[in-house]
Amino acid sequence: MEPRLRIGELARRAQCQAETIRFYEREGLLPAPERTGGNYRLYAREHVERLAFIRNCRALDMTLDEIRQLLQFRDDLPRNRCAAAHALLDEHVAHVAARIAELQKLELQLKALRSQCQPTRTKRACGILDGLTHGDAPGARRPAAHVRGTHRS
Amino acid sequence: MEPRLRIGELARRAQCQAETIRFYEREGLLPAPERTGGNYRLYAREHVERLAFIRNCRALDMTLDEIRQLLQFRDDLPRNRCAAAHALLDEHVAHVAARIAELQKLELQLKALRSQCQPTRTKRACGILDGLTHGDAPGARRPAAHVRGTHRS
DNA sequence: TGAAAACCCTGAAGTTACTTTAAGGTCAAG
DNA sequence: CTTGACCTTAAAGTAACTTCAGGGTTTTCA
Repeated sequence: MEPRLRIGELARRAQCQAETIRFYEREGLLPAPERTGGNYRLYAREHVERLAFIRNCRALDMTLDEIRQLLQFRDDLPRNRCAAAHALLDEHVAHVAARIAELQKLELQLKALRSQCQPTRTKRACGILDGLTHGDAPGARRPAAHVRGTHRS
Repeated sequence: MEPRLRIGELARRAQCQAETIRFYEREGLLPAPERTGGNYRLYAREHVERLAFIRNCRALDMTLDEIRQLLQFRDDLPRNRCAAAHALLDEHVAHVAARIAELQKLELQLKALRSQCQPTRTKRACGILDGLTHGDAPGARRPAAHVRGTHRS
C-alpha cells in the first residue's frame, strides 16, 4: 500500500515534466530516490510531498533559492522555523507588490506612448517611433533587484 | 562639432554598461562603429540615438526581439511602419496587463498563506510550511507565455 | 620620462529555471 | 521479436545581460 512511482507518473501528479524533476534532483532540492534493476527512479510518498511543496512554492513565484531555504526550515527542528518562514514569505510578498507597482507604472507609460500616434496623423512621422527615440519614455527604470520583467519564454 | 564618443562615455549617457553596448552590437541591434588606431570603438550621433531608442524600449520592458522589429519599422520606408509599431505596442501592453493580473492574484494567495500562521499558534506546526506542502496554494498557475515572473538578478 | 591609473579590447563562462536535443537502454504488448 | 511507451545520461539552448580572465592603450602627474 505504498506504491512507488516512476518519474513519468510523478510528473503527471505534480503537473510538471520529468526533466524538471531530474533538474530538481541535480539542484539538491529533491533527494535522489532508489532505482529499479533497470535503473529507473522510484519515488515514495515523501518525494511526492516534497515535490508538491516545491511546485506550490514555484506557483507562488518563489525562486529556487527561496524554496531551498523554506525546505531547510521544514527539515530543521520546529524551533524557530515558523518565524523564519514568516519572514521569508513577507519578503516575497514585498517583491511581488513592488513588481506590480512597477508594471502598473509601465502600463501607463505604454498607453501614453500609444496615444502619441493615432492612425490618422501627419504623413511622415510616427509618434510612437519618435517617442521612443527621444526620451519620452522616462529613462532609468532600474528594475528592482530580485524582480523579473514582463516576458517569459 | 560632432564629437565621437568612446564606449565608456556612451554608456554613461545611456545609463548602461559598456558590456551591454558590445552585447547589442553582437546581437545586431547596434551597428558596429568605426575604430580608432588603438582599436577603440568610436560612436557618432546616430549610434547615440539608436541606443537611446533601445534603452527606452527596454525601460518599457520590451524584449530584444520586439525592439529588433521596431527598429526595422523605423529603418523601413514610412509606408506602413506606423501601423506596425501600433500593433506591436498594443500587443506589448496586453502582455503587461496580463502579467499585472497574474501578480495580483499571486499577491492574494501569498497573503492568504501568510495569514495561516500567526506567531502565536500551536507549538508543533507552522501553518505556512504545512500550507505549502498540501495544495493550499492553488496548483497550475501556468505562467502566460512571454511573461516573466517576479524575480530578477 | 616613466609608471600608475583609467580606459579599452576579446572570448568565454555564469546567471535562472528550466526545456530541448541527441543517443541510447528497458519493458510490456501484439 | 519487434514496435512503442517509457526511462537513462550529458550537453546545449533560452533571455538579457554580467562577470571573468588576460591583455592592450591612453592619460595623468610626479
